[in-house]
Amino acid sequence: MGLRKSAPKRRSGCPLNASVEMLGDRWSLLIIRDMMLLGSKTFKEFLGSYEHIATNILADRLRKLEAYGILRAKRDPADGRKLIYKLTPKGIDLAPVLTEMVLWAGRHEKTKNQALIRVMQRNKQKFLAQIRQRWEQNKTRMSAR
Amino acid sequence: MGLRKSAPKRRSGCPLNASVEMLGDRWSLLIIRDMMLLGSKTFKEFLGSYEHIATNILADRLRKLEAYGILRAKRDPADGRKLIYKLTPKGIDLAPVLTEMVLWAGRHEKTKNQALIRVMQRNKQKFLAQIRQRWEQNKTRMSAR
DNA sequence: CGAAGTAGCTTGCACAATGCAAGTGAAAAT
DNA sequence: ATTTTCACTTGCATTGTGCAAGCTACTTCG
Repeated sequence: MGLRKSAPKRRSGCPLNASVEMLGDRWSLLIIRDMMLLGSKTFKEFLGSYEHIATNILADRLRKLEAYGILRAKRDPADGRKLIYKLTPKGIDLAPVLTEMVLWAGRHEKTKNQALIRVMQRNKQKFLAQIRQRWEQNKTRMSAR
Repeated sequence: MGLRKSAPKRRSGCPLNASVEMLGDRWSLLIIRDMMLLGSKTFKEFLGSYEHIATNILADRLRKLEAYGILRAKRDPADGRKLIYKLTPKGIDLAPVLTEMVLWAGRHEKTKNQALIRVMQRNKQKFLAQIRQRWEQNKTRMSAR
């Protein structure tokens, strides 16, 4: 264990490849979705998701996403066992990517959550602004829900 | 090998999960990038990409992407050895997803191809329209380049 | 025509990633 | 003090990935 290698060495300098190397697996984007849309912020909350990620995979992905600067973990001052995970500016900036992926699937696959898809379709900019606004609120005070 | 199971069974009905199950790996989106931006259309051309995909992985991904309806393979009438791979409407419709992933990496990572990023930033809609236009041209006649 | 080359794979095998169940240690609740 | 909760870690079986080599159908060259 211990320190990471300083430069993990990319396969190429292509920006799409950079995104794929950080996000191209079966779990990372779902974790980010839960943080962005459901407001999940603890290990337990991520485990509660529909897709049932294994604990070792979740721990690994949270570590990697933190190393990439997409999220940050802080100890909960009210409960010393808990870690609070929060999206960084880089993380919340993935909202357009997630949105386009949801819209694409909505156009070409039979999926649930048609209500969300419709909200995104009707006014994408407004939707993205709301996501960002909610995230900024949680910077100062705890979740409104 | 034989027939695929009729329904591969999704982990959840979430539209993002559908996208992740089809595209969430280290190669699929890069193959689609090569088709969309470089006009790659044969096995050989895909192998020539910077990231050096292995032949067995490439064959597997092309098969899966075809099964998902993202691309289609046709025998080249001029050379019976060649297969010509083409994006379907569902495939070309991934352009906004790729674009947002490129833009995100461009904003937060040091990458090459800044020229492409600048074109996308200046006028996203125009860029997307051009991608689609080039794809529609290739429907009737061969690549302009 | 036959020999050589090309395109698109498949196979074998080593290694890495994933998934499940069970266990651990620190903090909190009772 | 004991039990419960939280965030993991460990062990192990299964699955996916990556490399090198081989294979087969088709084309080209002489």
